[in-house]
Amino acid sequence: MPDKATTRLTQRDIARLAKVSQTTVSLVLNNRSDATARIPAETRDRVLKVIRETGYQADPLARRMLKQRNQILGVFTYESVFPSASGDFYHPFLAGIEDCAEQLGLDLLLFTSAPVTSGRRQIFHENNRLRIADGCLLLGRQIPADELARLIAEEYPFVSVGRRDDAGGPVPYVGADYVEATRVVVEKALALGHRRIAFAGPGAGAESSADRLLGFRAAAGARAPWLPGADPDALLDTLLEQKVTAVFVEERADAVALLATATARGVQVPADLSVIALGDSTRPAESDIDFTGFHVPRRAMGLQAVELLEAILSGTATERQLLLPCELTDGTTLTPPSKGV
Amino acid sequence: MPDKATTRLTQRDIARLAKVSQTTVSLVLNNRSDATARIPAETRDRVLKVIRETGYQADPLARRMLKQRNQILGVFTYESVFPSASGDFYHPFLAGIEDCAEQLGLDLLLFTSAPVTSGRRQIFHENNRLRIADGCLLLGRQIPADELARLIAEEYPFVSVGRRDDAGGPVPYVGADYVEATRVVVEKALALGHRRIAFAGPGAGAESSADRLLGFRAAAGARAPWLPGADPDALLDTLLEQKVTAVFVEERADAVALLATATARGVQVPADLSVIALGDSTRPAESDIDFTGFHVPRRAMGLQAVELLEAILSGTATERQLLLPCELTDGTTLTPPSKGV
DNA sequence: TGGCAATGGTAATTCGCATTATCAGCACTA
DNA sequence: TAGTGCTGATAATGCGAATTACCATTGCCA
Repeated sequence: MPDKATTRLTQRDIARLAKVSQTTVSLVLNNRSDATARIPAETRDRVLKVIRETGYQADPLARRMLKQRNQILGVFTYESVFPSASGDFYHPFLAGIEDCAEQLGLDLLLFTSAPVTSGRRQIFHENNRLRIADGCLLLGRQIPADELARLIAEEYPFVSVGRRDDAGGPVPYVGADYVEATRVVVEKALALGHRRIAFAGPGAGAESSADRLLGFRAAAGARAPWLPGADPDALLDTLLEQKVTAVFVEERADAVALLATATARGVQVPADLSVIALGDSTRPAESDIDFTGFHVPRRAMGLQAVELLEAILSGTATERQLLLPCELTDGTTLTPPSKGV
Repeated sequence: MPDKATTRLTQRDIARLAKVSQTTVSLVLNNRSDATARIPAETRDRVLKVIRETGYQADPLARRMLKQRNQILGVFTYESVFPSASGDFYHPFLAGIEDCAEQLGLDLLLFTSAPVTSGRRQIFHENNRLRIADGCLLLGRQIPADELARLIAEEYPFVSVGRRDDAGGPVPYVGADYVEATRVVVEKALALGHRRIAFAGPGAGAESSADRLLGFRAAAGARAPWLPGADPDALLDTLLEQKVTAVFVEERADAVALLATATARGVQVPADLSVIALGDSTRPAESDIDFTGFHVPRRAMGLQAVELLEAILSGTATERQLLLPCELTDGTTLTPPSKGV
């Protein structure tokens, strides 16, 4: 055996050692036995023997040049993929993505090279590396409409994890049905007798925010109060002032803060005030409170996003916009309103 | 512009649009202005304009076949990258890796396509894709020696996160100095007056296990007891039987379990028994106990592993084996032994 | 013995890009 | 007028593996 450890072994080397042509080596390797290529057992064995002895491995790069697919899916996150804060919101999405990728035999490329401009990454920049991957998954609370529009215009295959508004065309996504989930929990509160209810949270900006407010209004009416402020003290003031008996908090972390403030100020939850959490914490928030409300099917969203992207890439996709139901949680923070209040 | 969205854009397409040759496009892209290729500003601008308009990106695979670098680092984990269990042991490593990759402008390729055989992934398999990346980072408590040996034999650039024994040659790694950290905390206990001390944990198998036992013996002597069993009840029995006053637990999760058992059985920690944790939990273990012992500099290890790999790839690496000091924690679970015991 | 299929293989081409060698045109010089 | 040097581009080649097209030989039958 030649001691040429410096250069990689190629099919040509194998061919020379087995005294056949490179073509034959390729045919043996790919186990081709169609009409076009009949390799007698003797020759095949000779080639296989050399391959075994040398430990030859086909170069995946060269192989991919001839096929159209790379078997690589890109993952673009607007923040760090591995944030330092534990209890990370994105983690379940990624777990689902990895799970599905593993099953489909795909590798994941994290676009960590994207330059950070004013705190966020950017898809499109000077040395855009999107096309390394066959397609791309997008994660983030908000995704700039112009970047989405450009992806669509360039017909780059991608799937957004989370519903997105149109951006020069329909955006392929796998989202959570916040509208419906919120509507259901609001109906539940109304059925329990709550009449003075409020929505606390941005309610705008991100699609997920707007959707929750939409669901809230669908059940509570367009005139029900919407309190966008984030400060828990001020929020509690307003709630008490307006004699609200049940508040629907968009962000679980805010619900945790509100509950802490309420307790500190002698307001009992849920006796005096029911607090409903509309989803999961996107910010770290230590708490083992079992909120009434719902959870976002994050793992399933990640999983199905990969499936959808794969379907798009293989041309078998039919519906490109998927809304998954949220998981309602009974919890302990919603009870009928007390008469006194 | 032709609406051939089906096929990828190539330099030939750009060349046709800019009415130059493919060569010229390549030269412009690589900004070559040597004697061999002088592109006048006018031509260059014309080409660049088409590139900007089309959003063309060079195929990294094709490029990789000729150049040496791809600006992609592989990340190979023997378990899932995004495990479902929270409080994940690997997360800080990955955060460090991402951080450094971002700064160096590198993308990370997660080898999620590696097939899982008997519960673990395998580096080498039929359709090995290692070479897509410029080099690779290896994470895992244990890495099979034969896989390491093969990586070395094939001269594939890689860095292990965590010290590894030689495998047909020295393994490049960024590890934690468990020997020294363990030695120091054992010395500390001895200085406090502990005479009957024990090591609890595997102490073998993974390098990290063996190193801790090594450090323990360096300070405690070769005959100090080593209790490999994992069952906390049986462990506590043995400890009491042997009148041990300080136990050094390899795995923090085991320390948590031991402490719970001790408390349940009326054994006071640290009054009756000091418990020292030699590192962090590799398994989920909820606990806010402030153990005496040390922490593994996981984030720094990830970060430096990327730096080392980058140095290896650029040929500037001098030392290929790095041991980082662990962070000692005072904690509350080590006090001088009570006289009565 | 001509015709023709079956057998066992190989040369040539392709993928997208980078590099090398080469070439055409022009200006200036000896 | 040939010689020299410079400019601005291109044709040709190669990376490693897969594929297509093709060739050479043999055997068999009419």
